[in-house]
Amino acid sequence: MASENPPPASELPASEPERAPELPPTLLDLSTYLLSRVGKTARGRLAERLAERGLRLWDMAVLASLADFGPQAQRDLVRRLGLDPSDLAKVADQLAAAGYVERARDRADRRRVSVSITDAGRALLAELDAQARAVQDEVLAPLDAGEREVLQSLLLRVHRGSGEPRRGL
Amino acid sequence: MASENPPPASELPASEPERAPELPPTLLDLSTYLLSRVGKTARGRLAERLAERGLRLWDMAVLASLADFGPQAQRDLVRRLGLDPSDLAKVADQLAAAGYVERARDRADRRRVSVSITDAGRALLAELDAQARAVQDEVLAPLDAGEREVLQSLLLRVHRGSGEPRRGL
DNA sequence: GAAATTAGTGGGTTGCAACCCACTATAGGG
DNA sequence: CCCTATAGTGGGTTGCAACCCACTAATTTC
Repeated sequence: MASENPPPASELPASEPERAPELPPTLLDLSTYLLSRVGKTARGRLAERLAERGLRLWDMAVLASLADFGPQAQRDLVRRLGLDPSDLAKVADQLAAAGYVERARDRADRRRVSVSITDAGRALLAELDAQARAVQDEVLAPLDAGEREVLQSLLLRVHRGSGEPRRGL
Repeated sequence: MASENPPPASELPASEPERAPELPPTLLDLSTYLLSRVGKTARGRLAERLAERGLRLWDMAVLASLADFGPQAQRDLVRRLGLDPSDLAKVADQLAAAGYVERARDRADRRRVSVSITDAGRALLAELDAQARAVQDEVLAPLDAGEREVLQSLLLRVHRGSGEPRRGL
């Protein structure tokens, strides 16, 4: 826990106007902390860009799910993405209103609403994906291509290993 | 972006009761996404444990800063940790009330309130640090020691490279 | 020693994510 | 048919993080 340096005196020369202050090593030593902090940065920057188009992360997640797995009932999206059914209804509403997805009653089970992505939706997703990669380039700037791959594969393994699905995001 | 499989039919055999649903590859391919998701998990689990003691992440951050850099004025903590002065006042209040830090007017500049960590505070921080490492062990379970070091150093470089201090956390 | 600056505090607001409940419509089992 | 379960929706609440403003007290500048 950094047993080195608690120098009781806080009286620096005071001639320094405003250095870039450093974070406590005790925190920086924790991957937990770095993960959380860097993750939040990444998330925040992506959310920022999406917000410019009036979109949220969930919108992208839903589009991605539809693009990757084809048309699905809302309940499937709910289970896959782990968000509240009620919230998904709202997201789907927006996306449908904007023409990015289509909703239709499932003829086999008319309780279900089958959601499918439109061409406009696919086009949008492609753009969002590009934005996400742009953010990635910003955030991972200090790493070269090889290191990024290592990071990606480590993160992927960590992700798959995380037991509880953990609601949200 | 996973140009493979949008099979128009959503009619699976229906004999499957409830498989573990997979996340869209389009998302999983993004380090941005993994970083954000894994980071959130880590943060959430640590916050959970701290909450059991009525503490927040900021409390730990403040204690860490005091332990690592010695007594500081609140303004220094504010700059270092990047949180709102007003919010720090509240955090410091709690910590002082619980006896983990002490506040005293700086004799040189009596506007300043110099905050220092107490022995109880150090003991607490040690416990919190242990908790954080326990969470880390959970989260990084899929990785061996060597891989964890690699991850740590990659994250550290990413962190140091992130330009704007980015308020929060 | 009056004016401008800085540290800290108290008391708010705002935005968002997560969550929850009541309700409708449909389905399926007996 | 009646009863229970499931899919979706609308309309909320709650908790938290971030942020902001007004105010006091002490300090520095001129």
